[in-house]
Amino acid sequence: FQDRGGQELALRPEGTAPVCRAYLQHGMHTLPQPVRLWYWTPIFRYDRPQAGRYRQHTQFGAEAIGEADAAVDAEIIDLLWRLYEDLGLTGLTLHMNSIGDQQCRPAYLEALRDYYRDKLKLVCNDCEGRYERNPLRLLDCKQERCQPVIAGAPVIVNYLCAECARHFADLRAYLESAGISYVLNPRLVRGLDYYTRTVFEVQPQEEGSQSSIGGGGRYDGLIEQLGGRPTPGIGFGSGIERIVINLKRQEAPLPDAQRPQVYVAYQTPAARMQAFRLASELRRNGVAAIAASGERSLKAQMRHADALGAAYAAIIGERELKEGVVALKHLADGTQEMVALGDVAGRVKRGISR
RNA sequence: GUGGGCGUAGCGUAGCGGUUAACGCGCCAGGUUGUGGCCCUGGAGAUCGAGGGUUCAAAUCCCUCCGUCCACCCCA
Repeated sequence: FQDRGGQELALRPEGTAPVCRAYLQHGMHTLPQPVRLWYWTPIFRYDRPQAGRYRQHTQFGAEAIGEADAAVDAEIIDLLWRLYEDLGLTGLTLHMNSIGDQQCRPAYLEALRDYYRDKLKLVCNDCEGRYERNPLRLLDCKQERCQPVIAGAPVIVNYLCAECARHFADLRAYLESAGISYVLNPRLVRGLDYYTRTVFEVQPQEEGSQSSIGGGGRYDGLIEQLGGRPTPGIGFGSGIERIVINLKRQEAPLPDAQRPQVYVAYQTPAARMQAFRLASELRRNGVAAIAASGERSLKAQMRHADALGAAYAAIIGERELKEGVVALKHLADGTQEMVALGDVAGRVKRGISR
C-alpha cells in the first residue's frame, strides 16, 4: 500500500521468506547445514478482523535450511508437536500431505484440470478462476457446492514421482517411530505457493475456518527463487494468539505469575535504608526481592506483601536495626524467626523449616 | 469486500430523556500501642469513544466519524 507520502510500503505477511532472505544475506550457506533458525514476530493481514483473525498477530516459527532429508521434516514437525504438548493443548490433529515437486506436480495439475473441465458449471465463481490461475487451491475451497466435486477429484499422492513418494514414505516412517499420529489429508494444500512435497497443518477440535493453529511445509525452490543456489528448506509457523485462544478454551493451566520471594518491610523511617540495601543484596544473590516504598504503615506493607504473593516478609524495626537482624516471616503459615542480615538469602533458599 | 453487535472510573457492568452518573472487583487509608490473608469503615478515580444535531432538559433520541467485537467472505 502507499503511505501519505506516496511511498510503497509492505507489512510482513509471513515469516519463512524473510528467514530465507536472512540466510542469503548473511551467507549462512557457509555454516554447517542444515541451519536451524527460529523467529517470533508480528505478522499482518489486510482482512476484516474477527475471532482468531487479526490485522496484526504474532507468529512463532522454526526453519531448517540446507537439507532435503525427510528426517529434518520429521524433526520440525516433532518440534511443533512437542511444543503444543508441553503447553498442555489437547485434542489436536496433525494433517499431512505431499504436494509433489516440479517433476511430478505438472502431471497432477493436468489430471486435476481434466477432471474439472466438464464440472466448471457446478463449482463456485472463485473456483472457476482458480481452474486457470491456481488449480491446486481448488481442493481447498470451503463452498458447499464445491464439496462433492472435490470429493471425487484425483488425489495427488497417487501422482507423486518416485523421489517424492519415497520422501513422503520416509517422513511417515519417522513420524510413526516418534509416536506422532497424523491424518493423511489429500486436500491439504496451504495458502502459499512456494511449498513442495511436505505440507502439514495442526488443527484443534473446534470447527471453523480460523481453526488452524500452526502449519508449514517444505520449500525446496524458495531460496533459489530469492536469488540463491538451489537449497532445500522446511519449517513451521504457528499463531501465538490462536494458541492462546485454545489454551483458554481448554482452560489449560498457565504458569504462575512472577512473584517476589521476599518483601522487605520497615517499621521506622530509620530502617528504610537498611531495607533497601537488603533487597538489593538479595537480588544480587538470585532471590527475587522487593523493598517496601513510600510512607505506608507496617500494616499496609504487610498487606502489600500479601497482595504481591511474596513467600516471605523480612521485617526491619528498631530492634532488628540495632542488632543487625531481620524478622523473617513465612507468609503461608505465619511462622517467624530472627535471621542475621547476611543469612537471609541462604535461609530463604533453604526454606524456613528446619 | 458484505452484514450485524458494542463503546459509561484501571477491569467487569447498571442506568436508556429529567436532581450532585450507580454497583462489584481492584487501588489507597483507617479499625490504638511493631505484622498480611477474612471482615468492617472511609477515600481517590468517569471530558458517559469523538464531533454535530433534536429538546426547556441527553450517558440516554438522530446523523457522521473513530475504535472494538462477531459472522459471511477471503486467506501471502
